[in-house]
Amino acid sequence: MGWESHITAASADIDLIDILWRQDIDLGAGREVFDYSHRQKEQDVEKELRDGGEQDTWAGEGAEALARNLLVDGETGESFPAQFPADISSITEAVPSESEPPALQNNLLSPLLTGTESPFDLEQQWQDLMSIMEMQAMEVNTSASEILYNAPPGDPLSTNYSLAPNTPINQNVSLHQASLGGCSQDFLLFSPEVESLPVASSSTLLPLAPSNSTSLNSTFGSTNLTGLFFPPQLNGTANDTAGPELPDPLGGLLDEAMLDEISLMDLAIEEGFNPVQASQLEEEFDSDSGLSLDSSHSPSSLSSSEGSSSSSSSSSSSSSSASSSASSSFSEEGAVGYSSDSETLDLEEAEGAVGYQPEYSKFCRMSYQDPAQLSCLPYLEHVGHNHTYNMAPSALDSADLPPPSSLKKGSKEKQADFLDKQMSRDEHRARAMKIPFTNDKIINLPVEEFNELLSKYQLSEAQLSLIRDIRRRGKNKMAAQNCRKRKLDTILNLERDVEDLQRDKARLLREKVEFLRSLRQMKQKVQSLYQEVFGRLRDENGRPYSPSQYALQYAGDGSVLLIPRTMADQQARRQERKPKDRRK
DNA sequence: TTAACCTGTCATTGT
DNA sequence: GAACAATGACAGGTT
Repeated sequence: MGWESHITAASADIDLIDILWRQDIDLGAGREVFDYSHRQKEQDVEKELRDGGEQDTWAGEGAEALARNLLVDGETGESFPAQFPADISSITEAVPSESEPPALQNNLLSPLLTGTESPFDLEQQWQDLMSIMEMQAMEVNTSASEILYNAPPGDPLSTNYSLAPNTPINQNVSLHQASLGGCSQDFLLFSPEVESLPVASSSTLLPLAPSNSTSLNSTFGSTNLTGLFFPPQLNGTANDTAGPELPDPLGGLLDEAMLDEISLMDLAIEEGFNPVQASQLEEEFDSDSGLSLDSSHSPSSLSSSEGSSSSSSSSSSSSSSASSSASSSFSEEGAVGYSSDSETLDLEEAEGAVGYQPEYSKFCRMSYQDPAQLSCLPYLEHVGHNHTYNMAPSALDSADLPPPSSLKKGSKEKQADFLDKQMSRDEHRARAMKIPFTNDKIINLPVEEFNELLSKYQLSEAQLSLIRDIRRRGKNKMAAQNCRKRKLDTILNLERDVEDLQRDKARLLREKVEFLRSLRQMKQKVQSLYQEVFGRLRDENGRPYSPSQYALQYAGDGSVLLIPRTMADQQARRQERKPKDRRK
């Protein structure tokens, strides 16, 4: 809808006119300033920020509550459930020695020792139960984990399976030495060659091939014996002797409730962000860089509005007949670098000031305009679009002025006063100095054309000086407007980026929870399998092996060895030293 | 009257 | 070096 049509409509409704005038974008400020959607977006952003703050508060509370169960990763700064490591500690307490190093992972077959860092190539490992156990061997240092990740007292899993650090069982009690001989050769068993050794050749080792499980059962008796010698806790219930030895490796893992809690929190954080507003923001800001501006939506069009204002002013001022050459040349230069393209100008000009009514009054301050007055002077429409530096209509060619016949003499004076008020200081100066061309030309003409224009007139030094000042100030004015809009856009874009990052963080946190949950499930499976296998093992007398004295070790060839814990501990220490030496 | 905000302007710097 | 854009700082006007 054109501006004239607005005025026409305005004549029928003074209030509407007032609104329209308030919407007039022909101020120094860019149209973006008045852009309702833009301001709406701003408000949305602010609102969301406030909401975000509330969310943050809420999240903070949640985080605070969570902090009891979360530990902060010193390296990444990420917090993670403390229960998880606590579980690990309980696991390590029960199975290997307290100093069980991660390096043991490949050699010790203690599924209960699964560490948080265990690899996720579980598919392969699940192909072979023992392979899974190998993964479990990646246990964390027990003592450290005990200190750092003490499971909450109320944790059922850890309570059931955790072993007191000083439990004699953990004191390297090596019954195997009495029955299985010295340890000197045991070290050899842990060497890579061990795997190639005939299992049967070592009396200390009981080869346990997966395929032999059935034979084992047949050899060592029924599962009933398991109940006799195997601590019930190995099967899920506590036992005074063996209980601590086979703690639930998963006891420290996030329990379901906690995981769900985290998920819900994350979800709330993420979804607390109003999707509508989010999408709105996304639509509003499609500029990729913080500084880039969407000429059609973003405030960047300030310059365009500026340009539109100037062009519209010139065109409207010359609307009567001669579409001034000035307007054409001005539109060429249009707005200053910040944005402004002719299309935008045209578009905005065509849109008039209507599009963003509600908010325009807020941001469109027509310092020198009296809407009431203007509403009475529809032919002065160009005033509304007149750029601050545009020459006042009185200074324009008579052809640019509306027919005098349409004016009353009484109103003429008012109009003159009003127009005087509409003019900027430079316009007043220009008129006082009788500058023969408009400020629009002075400001917006390219240098060459500008100089050419000056050369056409005989101008005094004072006039030339004023013209240069007008040009400088005019350009700087637009530059300042662009600069301010750019700054505003930058802020808005940064706000959007913050929101995006918050969403990403929530998503990643949710994924992390999912991974931890699946890991816990896998550990539970491994634990049950380990217990099942270990519980079925029987010595020569048909008695079950004590978990505190023996452990299953997975060999690379797929076989499983039953080894004394002391061996495992020693091997663990040796492998623990290796990485340290390498670092040195 | 005052504070907050908007806008124009100047000075400066970088391109 | 001129022209210009960008920007911080300031002042004046408006709400």
